[in-house]
Amino acid sequence: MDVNASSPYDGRMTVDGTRDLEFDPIDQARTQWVESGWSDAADGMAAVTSLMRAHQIVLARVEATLKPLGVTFARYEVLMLLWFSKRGSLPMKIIGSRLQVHPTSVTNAVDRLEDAGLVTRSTHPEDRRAYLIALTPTGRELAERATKALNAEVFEQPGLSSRDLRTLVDVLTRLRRQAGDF
Amino acid sequence: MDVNASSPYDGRMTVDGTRDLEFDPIDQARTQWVESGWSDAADGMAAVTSLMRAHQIVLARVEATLKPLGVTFARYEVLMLLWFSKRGSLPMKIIGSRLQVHPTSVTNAVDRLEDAGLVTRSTHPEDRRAYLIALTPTGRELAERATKALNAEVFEQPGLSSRDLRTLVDVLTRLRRQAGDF
DNA sequence: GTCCATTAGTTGGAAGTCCTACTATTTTCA
DNA sequence: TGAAAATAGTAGGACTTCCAACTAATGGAC
Repeated sequence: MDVNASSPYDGRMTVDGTRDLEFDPIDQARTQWVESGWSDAADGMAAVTSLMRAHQIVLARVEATLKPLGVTFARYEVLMLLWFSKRGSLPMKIIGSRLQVHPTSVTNAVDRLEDAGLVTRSTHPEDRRAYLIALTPTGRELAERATKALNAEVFEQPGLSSRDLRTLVDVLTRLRRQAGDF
Repeated sequence: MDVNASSPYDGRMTVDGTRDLEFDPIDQARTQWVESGWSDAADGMAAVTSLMRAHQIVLARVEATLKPLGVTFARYEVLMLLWFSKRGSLPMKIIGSRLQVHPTSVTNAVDRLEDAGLVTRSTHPEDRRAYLIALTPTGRELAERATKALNAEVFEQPGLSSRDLRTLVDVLTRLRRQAGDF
């Protein structure tokens, strides 16, 4: 992530002689958009760019938390979907539609989870094209440990007030609904 | 993206006989978090998951808009950074620190932009370890066309009200600042 | 002045995403 | 019922990100 990147070409001098960004780069970009005559697009640009950067920050925190457990966020999401499923197993297709990812991404994640002994593939009893993916005991235990870690290190310390947290979820829910997400 | 994923295993019947998600999967997950005794983490989980999904949606729109022009968003960001720079050129290091990405990501993007004839690498006159990256006329023209396209197709139609847009930027700015972004 | 630590950038590898194209089933309907 | 269309999943490729390890050049300390 290179958060501490610095250089003499931009930014201000800090107390210890290092340099740091003085202004918010996204706000600077927004200003440049307005100055270029693109005022109508400035807020949208700022929102999209903020979203990209916030995603990067949060994902990095999540991945750092999961790394010691040997899973990635993509695979963790699959584990939790299975964890919460009634029968304890789901077809690949359902996993993909719930997580809203491409079928090949599901294949990829399940391959790795299977290699790690966390899930099993078995043929669907009613559709021989499909597989049922199920948690192994190891997978179930890892899902639990990973959730404890994420809850403690990220979800309970998200870097936002409770109020901001709810506002964020509300706004993004509208964005997702508008995009046809549910 | 498989937005229209559907299946008999979940969701409701819609008018035309297809099926669709009836409930917001993120809200469902939030409920499951609370029911599992993880109330303190539920809002954080919902926020993080919403952010991931919103990012995916928005990035897909941006990439779809840029695709006809032959650039990706990662490369577009580099072009715009150069576009707005005073001298018209920047060292790799600065590009990385402004975009907050790993040096190897900059190398990757600049390699491809250079191959496409959109930027040039020249050695830094005062530091022979460094390169100065500059827009070519073609690169400048493409940056302009790409911005026009993004403004019209994404930034001016972000799928949120002006009010929500500003709220989103405000909340994400606090998140970014809290993470030490600027 | 010379040596060593730091810095700029690249290479190679792992992992995620998506897309296109493909196989193997299932379903539709004429 | 039998051919065509739709569906589930996989293979290979392009692209992004990051990390670890590396080269080359700069600059500070003695």
